[in-house]
Amino acid sequence: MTPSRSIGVTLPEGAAPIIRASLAADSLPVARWLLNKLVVRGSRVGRIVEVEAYRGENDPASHAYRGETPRNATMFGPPGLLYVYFTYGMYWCANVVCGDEGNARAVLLRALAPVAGLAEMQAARPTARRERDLCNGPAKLCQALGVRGTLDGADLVTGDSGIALADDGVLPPRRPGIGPRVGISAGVDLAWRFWVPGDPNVSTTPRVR
DNA sequence: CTTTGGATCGTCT
DNA sequence: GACGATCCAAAGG
Repeated sequence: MTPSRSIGVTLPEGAAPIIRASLAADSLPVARWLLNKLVVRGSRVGRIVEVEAYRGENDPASHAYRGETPRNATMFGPPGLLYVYFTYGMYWCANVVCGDEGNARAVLLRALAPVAGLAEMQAARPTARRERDLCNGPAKLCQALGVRGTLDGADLVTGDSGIALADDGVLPPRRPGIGPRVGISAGVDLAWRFWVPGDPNVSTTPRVR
């Protein structure tokens, strides 16, 4: 066995770091590729089961549509960064920046399947009654993992800020669920939301059959 | 199960 | 001054 190179978080048994080149592609293929990858945050681990692609300045639903601002600056950075934004006056949401630097492509993490650190997740989300309520929404998973604005710009490849992506060999679904993105008012005709079919942690809002 | 409305504040018009 | 890449509790079926 070749030991994996060490990164800034302790990876679960059998999981390896990801390489940055995996994220240096458009947000549509990267979104599908991210399904079933792991998010590692201290002892808390979740498997990505639902995502949405955003396509920078070409995408009317993207925060980057009207160009770079202090808020969205991380989206314009290199692939592998975490873009964290504050919304509705009280919630944080997290994206994986992908594509080439300056393109502002990103993939919104919409739901995780809890894998480890469930007690910590529950403590961070007292209102969750069932296990599938811990991470079945973009702001819920940030609460469960303790992701806040201080992690905006964190490098998910090196894990230097205490959060990283990892791959334990579970492949993305051959045929993901595909449907329109949630909670947007422009670009609603585009089917840029992807999920792991049948996973109980997929967010329940607008489901396409 | 579904629908509805309130909470709450940074960002950009 | 309006509007969110949301969540939750409450009320109705």
